[in-house]
Amino acid sequence: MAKSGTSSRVVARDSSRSAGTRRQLVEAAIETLKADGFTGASARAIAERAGVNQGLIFYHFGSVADLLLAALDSVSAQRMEQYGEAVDGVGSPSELVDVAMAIFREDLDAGHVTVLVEMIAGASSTPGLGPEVSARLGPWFAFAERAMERTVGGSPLGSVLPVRDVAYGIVALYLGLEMLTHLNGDRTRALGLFDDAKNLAGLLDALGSSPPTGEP
Amino acid sequence: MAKSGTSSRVVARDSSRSAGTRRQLVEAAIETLKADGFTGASARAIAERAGVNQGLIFYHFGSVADLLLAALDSVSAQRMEQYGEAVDGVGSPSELVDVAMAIFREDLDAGHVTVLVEMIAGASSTPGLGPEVSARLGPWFAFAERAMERTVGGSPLGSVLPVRDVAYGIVALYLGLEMLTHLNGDRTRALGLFDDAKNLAGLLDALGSSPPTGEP
DNA sequence: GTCTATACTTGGATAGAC
DNA sequence: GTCTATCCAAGTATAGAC
Repeated sequence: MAKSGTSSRVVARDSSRSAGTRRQLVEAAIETLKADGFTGASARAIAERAGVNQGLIFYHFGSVADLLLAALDSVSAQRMEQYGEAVDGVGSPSELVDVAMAIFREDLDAGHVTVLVEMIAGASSTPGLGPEVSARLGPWFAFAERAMERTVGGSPLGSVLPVRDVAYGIVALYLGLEMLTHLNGDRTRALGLFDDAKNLAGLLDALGSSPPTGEP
Repeated sequence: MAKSGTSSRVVARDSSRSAGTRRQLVEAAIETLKADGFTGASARAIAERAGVNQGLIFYHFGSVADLLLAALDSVSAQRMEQYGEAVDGVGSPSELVDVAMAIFREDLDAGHVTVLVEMIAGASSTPGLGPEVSARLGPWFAFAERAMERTVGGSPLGSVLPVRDVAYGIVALYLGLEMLTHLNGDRTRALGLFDDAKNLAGLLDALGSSPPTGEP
């Protein structure tokens, strides 16, 4: 289930023919997961979208599941990069909610998190897939924790809130909102929650800037 | 995609042969969704679990998707009944969190919510399934709202909190936590959040019993 | 090393038996 | 009305061509 180098050397930006085909397949796998979900992401469907012979999936990736994991890796890496950039300029809780809402809107429109959701839900049907998907969620938890630490870590709130637990909950909420939004096609319910969160964050801003309990 | 009565009269507790087969199939569909997910819930897999010929699914339900919807109906009805009973005796926020945690633990262990998650995630791969699943989520949102109204509706908190929005978020969170827990097999992370919620609810209890703002 | 044609398996659905 | 045997499409995977 792990990636196997086809050549003697694993190169990130390879311009060989193999690398081109692989990229096409990964891209097509992502799009197919977004459009038709895990069940619809068959070798035939993905290969057709990539404009490539179906057998190439097994040559380059060994199995459909491994191609889908490569797709998940790709989406995950892209998203983590953008999330990191977005959060870099953030200081206060309400600023964090602002950028989170912008990112969430983009995630919804582009369907990035759908890939995650489909892989998580689909994992139960393919033996051995669960642990692989689970491992790839690590960065998402780590990021959520980092974002919270950055904004409320220094304030008195940080020592009260169980940051790790809350970060876990935030990721779960994010996945759940994505699922529901994708299902009924209505973004407004989910986005409304971000507005509520922003009101709440406004209160936390004040709390963070004027610490009521002095630290020695 | 809607249910079609096989007889002239739709009866809830029918003891005919047809009804027996239907019940077996619905039960098997639920178990298959729990064990193998949406992708694994094929006509053959379900029929084998039910100990029944595969063709019966199409005779009794018309399609696999319609059988899965019947399974979702069954799980949803069961759960709503139990949720309702559990919440009936609840008054304060912290009591609500208590019963919610007990229910959540049971849901995790029995896999009830997995059925929901798999159907939501699987909906994108079967044309026309989305709206059907979406409609079946209505009772879940309604219940979450009702539970919140019951506990914080009378208190000053009720007029401040956007109950409808929060209820939507609670359902999303519930689905997300179920997904993550099912994926990594570790209940403790999710259950920890309930502990945190209980601490928070303790504060709300006091707020609710002593209203600072008087209502005319 | 890369890819295509082909083999075989599983899945959805129905025609027709009882 | 209820169910089974059978059909055809779609799925994964590989043997062998280039």
